[in-house]
Amino acid sequence: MTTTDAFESYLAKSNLRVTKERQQLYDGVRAQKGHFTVDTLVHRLKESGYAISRDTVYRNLPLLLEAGVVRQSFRAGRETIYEVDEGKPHHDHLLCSQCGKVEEFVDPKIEALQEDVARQFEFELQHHCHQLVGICKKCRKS
Amino acid sequence: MTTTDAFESYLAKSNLRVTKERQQLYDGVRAQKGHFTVDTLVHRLKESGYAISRDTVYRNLPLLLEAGVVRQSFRAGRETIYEVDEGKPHHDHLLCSQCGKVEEFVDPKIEALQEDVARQFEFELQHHCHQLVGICKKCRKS
DNA sequence: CTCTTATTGCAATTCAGTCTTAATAGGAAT
DNA sequence: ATTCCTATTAAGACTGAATTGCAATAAGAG
Ligand SMILES: [Mn+2]
Ligand SMILES: [Mn+2]
Ligand SMILES: [Zn+2]
Ligand SMILES: [Zn+2]
Repeated sequence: MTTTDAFESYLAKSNLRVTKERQQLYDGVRAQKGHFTVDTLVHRLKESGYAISRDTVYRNLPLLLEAGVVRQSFRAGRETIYEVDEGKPHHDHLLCSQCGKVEEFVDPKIEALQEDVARQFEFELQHHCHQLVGICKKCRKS
Repeated sequence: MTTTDAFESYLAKSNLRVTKERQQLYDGVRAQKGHFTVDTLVHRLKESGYAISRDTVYRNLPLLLEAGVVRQSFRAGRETIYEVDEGKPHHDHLLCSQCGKVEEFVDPKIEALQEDVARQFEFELQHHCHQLVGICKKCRKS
């Protein structure tokens, strides 16, 4: 009983091969809770017995993005932070500059106003990146 | 007649030395129009006869930011984009993913809603970074 | 099973940004 | 003006995320 998962469908559609590494990568990525970097992902994959090289992860990231499996979440320093995309609705982020805490938010009014701005400048909006940076309640008390 | 400029005041206040490099950096930075990267800044400084090393620029950037001379504008790929801060009011950016065109916008309603979101999560908002990415009118026609 | 070629792992490379260090120069004290 | 302390500089080595070249491997069509 082969699992016909979303990623395999995408690979088939794109005439790409279904390799052991890609299957394990798909499984491993979907097991991630919350936000993660490529390096932490590689480590966790190794811990799960999936020995996939860092390069293979990087090379397959564009596919995972395109297939809607992961999403580029935001950037912390020089690193790109990812998160699982499948099923999870769009949202933006609120970061604590002291402890690094990450909160997620969606504001339909902001979303709509962004569309208005794009229309005003005659841009066809593709995506946006919106981060609020501040100090969380806990950090403010110290 | 020594020019008592904003940066020199900041340096004095912070017990930092006024060097030839810092003066030239201040002049050079304020001469920049629009958005720029550290490397283009270094090149332009060199062209203006100011031979300031890349390292000195990087070492003084935190001071220029703190003094309110420059502002971290946004990130394009791996590079950080800067722009002159003095006198220029806050705004966010709209980028064309095809040609790299940059537009600036401010939406008071979005600004206010951001404060609401921060309040809701009990964050004290420090700053935010908001970029809209899309395709500009010109690029859509090709 | 055979053969073509996409995919992999490894090592080398890029690139923005940082760090080390020896030499230089700001500027306070004399 | 001269001395002296130390902040600051330039050059080059270094870092860490991400990319690329290449030889070996394996997917999967025939
Ligand atoms: Mn998220
Ligand atoms: Mn701007
Ligand atoms: Zn915090
Ligand atoms: Zn364009």
